[in-house]
Amino acid sequence: MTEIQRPGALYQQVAAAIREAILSGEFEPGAPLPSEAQLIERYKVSRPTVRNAVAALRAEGLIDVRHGKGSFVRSDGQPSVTLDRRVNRTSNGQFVLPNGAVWEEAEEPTPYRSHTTKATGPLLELGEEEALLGCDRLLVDPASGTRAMHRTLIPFEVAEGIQALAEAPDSRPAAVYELLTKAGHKLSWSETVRARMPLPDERTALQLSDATPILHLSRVTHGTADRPLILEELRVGADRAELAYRITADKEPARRTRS
Amino acid sequence: MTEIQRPGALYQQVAAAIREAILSGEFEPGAPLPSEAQLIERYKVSRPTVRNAVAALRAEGLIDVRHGKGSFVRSDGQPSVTLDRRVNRTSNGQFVLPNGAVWEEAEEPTPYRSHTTKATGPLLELGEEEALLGCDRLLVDPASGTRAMHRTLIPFEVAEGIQALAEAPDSRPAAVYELLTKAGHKLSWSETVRARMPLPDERTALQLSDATPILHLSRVTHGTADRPLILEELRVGADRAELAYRITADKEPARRTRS
DNA sequence: TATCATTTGTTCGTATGTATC
DNA sequence: CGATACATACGAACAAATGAT
Repeated sequence: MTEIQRPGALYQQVAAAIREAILSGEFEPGAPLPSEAQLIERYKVSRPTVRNAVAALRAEGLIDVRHGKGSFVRSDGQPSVTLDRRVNRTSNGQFVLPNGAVWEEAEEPTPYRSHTTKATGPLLELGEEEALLGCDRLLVDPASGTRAMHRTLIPFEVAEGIQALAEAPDSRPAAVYELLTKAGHKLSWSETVRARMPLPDERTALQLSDATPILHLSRVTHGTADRPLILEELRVGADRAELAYRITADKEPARRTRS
Repeated sequence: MTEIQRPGALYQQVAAAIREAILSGEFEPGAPLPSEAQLIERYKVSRPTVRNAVAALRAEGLIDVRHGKGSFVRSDGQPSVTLDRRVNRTSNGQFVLPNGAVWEEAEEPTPYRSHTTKATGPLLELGEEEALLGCDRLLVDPASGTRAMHRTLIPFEVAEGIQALAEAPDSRPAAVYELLTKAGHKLSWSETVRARMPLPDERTALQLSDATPILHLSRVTHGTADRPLILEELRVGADRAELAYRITADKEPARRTRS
């Protein structure tokens, strides 16, 4: 048993003690922590203090708490899904990763009309409140059970120019890219990766446990005119997925002067 | 004033009410929320309930709480730093981003001996407890104040083979790559992006506010023998930084058969 | 099926400490 | 220094989920 003498708030001392106990191996990954009552005994503190300490460890992502069962040391397993971000291969139009994994669609996608926001507008090089065609999908990796939210946003102007696109805005990305290519565009992509804490509805949709950030991937496809044609977004729990980029040491491309 | 009648825990109803008030614009970004005492008044609940609700919004990253001052709506500003992950250009050996930004080293780096772990071992295609040379740096972007933790890990075997590397394992990455190239290696990179909640020491080192995940970038450099030569890691708060990858639609590379 | 003990979740009350202005 | 606001800590009670009897 670790003694509690260090400075700082009492609950933080308790949290530090439990943290060290975990890291030292007293509690192994997956194993249950002592119950609140036992922790009260062990550290001679009140229940609110113990709960505060447990909450701190939970926010750190070190433990997992389940109502009615107890607290468990989170096994910091490697992500079960690696999203390999090489050139997207268009096969039969399904959601296919380069490693062969296939995402299933959990629900039927329904296209909708929307507008650009502060976040999506700049990516599409549009102002705010510009008309968009959107389509959301909830994807599931059957192998690992990992869920992901996929979104396609097409500027209204772009969809207008291509009849097949305007008629079926809920096509899968691969099909959309094919349509764009057939329309004479030479495509190039650029992806932006961010991480943030999930909103309540994202938490439930992706079935995320505590202290799990979201990896938010935005892929903008440019066409021949160097204008953004379509924005593809993928949101996935960071505990289950990682992104892999292969940056081969090619010849240095022509360098555009920029600040 | 929003009424509280929906199902769920009381503090969650309060949290939802405040959340909607924020999203509806009643409390603008940067503006202070009502004090705890005022929220108690407003929603007719006890102090613990209010604190619980505030804690929930804090974990969501929606608000920022400062001791003695109050709670403030977090302005969901765009990241101030974009890490542009194109081919790394070696200039004078400083930490330079393609967009021209330069990171300053906040402290003098000190090389150390270490070992592979469950996380770093597989990336370097080594087992666990293999000898490594490490070097940590705390970087600061003077323009935005953004901090980042940089780490270089070189397998002992690799360092042994190149004298200049063994003598100065604390060289900057650009210099290390130069040494490897001079040693006859043709380099290629591969990066893996993950996100997770920070550990306590990472929180303080990066000066992260609440509910801020860390973007964890691992860059493995392979040499001619297709063997990992060096692992470079960058950890940065996800509220300040984002990663940008440019994936040009090249010819499809030769495809290795894999599961 | 029903009941019970265990464990965590929620909510109240109260008091005191500490940071900010 | 005082006023305000958040942080910490204790005590107590009941609710809800879980698993075993």
